[in-house]
Amino acid sequence: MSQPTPSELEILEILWPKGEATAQAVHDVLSQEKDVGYTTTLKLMQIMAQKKLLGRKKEGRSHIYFPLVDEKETKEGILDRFVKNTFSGSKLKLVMHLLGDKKVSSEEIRDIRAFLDEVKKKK
Amino acid sequence: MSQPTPSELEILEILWPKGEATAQAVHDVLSQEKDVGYTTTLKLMQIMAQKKLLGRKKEGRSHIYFPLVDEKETKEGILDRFVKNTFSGSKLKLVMHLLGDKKVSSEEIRDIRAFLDEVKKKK
DNA sequence: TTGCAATTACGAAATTTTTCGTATATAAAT
DNA sequence: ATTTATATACGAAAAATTTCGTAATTGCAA
Repeated sequence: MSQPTPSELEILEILWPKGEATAQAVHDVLSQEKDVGYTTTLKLMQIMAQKKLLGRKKEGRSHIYFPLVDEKETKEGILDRFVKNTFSGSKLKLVMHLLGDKKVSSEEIRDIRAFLDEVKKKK
Repeated sequence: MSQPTPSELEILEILWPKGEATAQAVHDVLSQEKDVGYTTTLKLMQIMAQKKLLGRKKEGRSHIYFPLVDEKETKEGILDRFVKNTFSGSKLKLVMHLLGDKKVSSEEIRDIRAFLDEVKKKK
């Protein structure tokens, strides 16, 4: 399955919570974060539709786009590749760097511990 | 500070454990994983030297290259950006995806829990 | 010192990703 | 029906990354 590029991911991040939206609506959000032209956003979404990352349906004079890929699976895919490339496949190594970082807060550590406790219970 | 590109990271991954090596030695390792020409590897390392990701010293007719960037810091930098882009800055979210993945083993979870216990003690 | 093999340097081609200008189409408003 | 505003389609430029061919250099050996 084809992985989204960084710019494509930005668009997915907008569409996942919305469920669906026009290119215009996506661009409105995107252009708040980033200086980019409308046709750029549109073109990217067209490419994504071609790659089957997005689907679309016609509505009036415009198209409504929606994700064809699942957020969880997509992110896990990206994450897997990232772990493989950057931490030689070791999830532990990733976590060690993640939390060995000076910038980590004790809240973050607490929350992650709590999450791990949950995971353990379920196993 | 300039982040290494994916190909540049591959080279750093070879140089970090070795400490230093010639372009030829790096290429020998790299070409086992990947179909790539010698001059490609060399050029990349030259670019990295220009970017100050690598240093080099002349030895006989060849150059010996060595990393100028620290492995831990570099990976934390890449990781930070990744968390920001892919998990809207939330380390917890990353861990949730990392461990929510079906492919995670109970050993991995155990090890990560153990690591977290260590982190907690030190705080 | 001359020639040989290894190494580097340089430039540019190829690829991938991102960007946007311009032409065309469409629906709604007047 | 004509105009107008909005959207799309298309192509191609720009930028970033990766690739490698070829020429020049260098040290070593004969």
